[in-house]
Amino acid sequence: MATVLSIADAVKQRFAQAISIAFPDAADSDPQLRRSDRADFQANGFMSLAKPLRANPREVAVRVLENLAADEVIANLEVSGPGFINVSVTDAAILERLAARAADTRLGVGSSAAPGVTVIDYSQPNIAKEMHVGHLRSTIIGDALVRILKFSGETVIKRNHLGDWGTQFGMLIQYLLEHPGELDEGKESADSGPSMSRLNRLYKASRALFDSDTEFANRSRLRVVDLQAGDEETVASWQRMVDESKLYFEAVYANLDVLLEDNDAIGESYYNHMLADVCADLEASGVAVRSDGALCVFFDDIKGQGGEPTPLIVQKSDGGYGYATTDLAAIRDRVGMLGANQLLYIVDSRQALHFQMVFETARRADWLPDDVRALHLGFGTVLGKDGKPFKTRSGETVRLMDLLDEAVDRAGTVVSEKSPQLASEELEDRAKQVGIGAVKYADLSTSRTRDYIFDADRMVSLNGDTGTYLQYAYARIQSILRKTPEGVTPTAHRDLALEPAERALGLLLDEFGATVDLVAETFEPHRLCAYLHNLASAYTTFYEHCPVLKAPTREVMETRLLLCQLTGQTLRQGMDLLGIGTPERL
RNA sequence: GCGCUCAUAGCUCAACGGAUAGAGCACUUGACUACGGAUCAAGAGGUUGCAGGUUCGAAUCCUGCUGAGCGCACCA
Repeated sequence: MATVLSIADAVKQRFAQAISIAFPDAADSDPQLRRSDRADFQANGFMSLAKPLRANPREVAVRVLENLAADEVIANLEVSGPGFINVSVTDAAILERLAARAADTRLGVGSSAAPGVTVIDYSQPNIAKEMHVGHLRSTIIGDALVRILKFSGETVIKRNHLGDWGTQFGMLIQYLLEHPGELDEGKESADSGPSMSRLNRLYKASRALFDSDTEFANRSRLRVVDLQAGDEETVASWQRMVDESKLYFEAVYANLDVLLEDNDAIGESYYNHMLADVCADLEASGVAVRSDGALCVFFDDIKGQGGEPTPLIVQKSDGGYGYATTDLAAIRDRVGMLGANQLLYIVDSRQALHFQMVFETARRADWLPDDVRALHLGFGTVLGKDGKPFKTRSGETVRLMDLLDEAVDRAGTVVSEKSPQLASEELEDRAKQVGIGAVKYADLSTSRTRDYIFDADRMVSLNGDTGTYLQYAYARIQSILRKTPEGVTPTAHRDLALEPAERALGLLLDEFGATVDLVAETFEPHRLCAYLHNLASAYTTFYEHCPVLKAPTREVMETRLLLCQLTGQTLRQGMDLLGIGTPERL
């Protein structure tokens, strides 16, 4: 593994040196180097540098430029406009990096100099309940961030904070104990798989009985107490539902092709035995106080409707605990036991106030020291085409499995039209990669914070700015590489003059590492999507203008093959960081 | 009432305070015995919700307004 210094960084180094010579007092001033449509790069930093010096920006740029010269990287420099410096780079610098990146398993991308430990909390389905569209974004975004942070060198601990505890389980357990055969095999209809089908039936049956039979409802409430107390029979019954649900979750995760495993599933129940201690500590330290019988934490700047302060309730007046307490226990555990210095929560934006209060409470309790970062990475609500929360025609929440099945079905139709000779097994595999990839790309390519319109037609569309377009570009590259003539090796010939389409592609390939770094810092996967789409577009332009296998000379052919190869490697690596598959053929 | 998020092409969305605000879809026009056309090239489409302010420079930062979504005491 060899880290490759990007052209942008090489140019920045030269600018930094030139600035420190020309303006020693402003030696660390940022040259603000950006890509440009007037040259390869433009440096914007001299207008702002001129301000405190009370100097003319163009003259500042000229003085910096006097300390720069063309060399093996820089081909040409010119001052332009109010004080920009336009920079062109040499073809040799591009070619040299292409070769170095293609030869490296990480494409020459370095790891973080100071990696930390990140705990990332995402997906969070509820036991005995069907997963729906609301879980889709959390799972997909979380999965992509896990992959990206790992790649950047971070130690990543995944946490699937299952909703596996609470009063609703009294009803389910009571029903299961009274109807011991309810979760047995053989009585299910195949909709979301047998596990979920059995749980659905149990849920509906117990709910119906709970609503119609007050005696059963009372028994259910008592059952909650047994569960809290750890009664053996009750816990065994609860465990059975948890196990059954996990089978279903694992099926969904396998279908979605995400990294979550059974080990990552640390549900609310895991923290149950810590809750009393958490509350005792908060009360003893004075962070929390009693109010109307509940144990509460108050905040100066958080007020409710009547101007009354809105507290975080860590213990209800009946002695029970809510999810705030569980979240606090989890923070204490993740920082204290797991050694995390960064906590990420991939949760619906509507929970913003909750996390604000939880984080502030944890800070006051000293469970969250200043050097540990805690971030709620919220995301928008999933809406239907009408702009309203996504529902089926009958008004029910849409099941995640149905969504994925639909995407895969449509992808399968198109794949089979294009490749009718495929064996059904292979067709199924490709349809899955295309369909799931389309769903993920549609979700990840839009910025996280906004509401998200779920448009199945657009998302599964195989044209345009979609995951399929990227997969197609990748497959075409592989097709060319397979046809490489005997004895020809992809090689960057340094002395070749590059055509515009080749330069554009080469410069873009050199930016992959910076893009990944940016996403790892900002937690914004859509920037990686945009990069990959640009890359695929640049490739198709290159592909149209620069014949590869019919190239005029052997050197040109080998160089273009290397461009193809590195584009393929970069697409595959980038899509892998998004959790999107890259089939060799579509 | 207070708070959070948002408002950009007909639609769905981008744009780390930099020069002429970009993609995709849809639309118009070109290129097909094709290194896989699931493609490419070109065109048209904009007072960045409104009004001020800061700045050499604002879609971006600040203030106000309008409009939308969401959240505000024992559900999670």
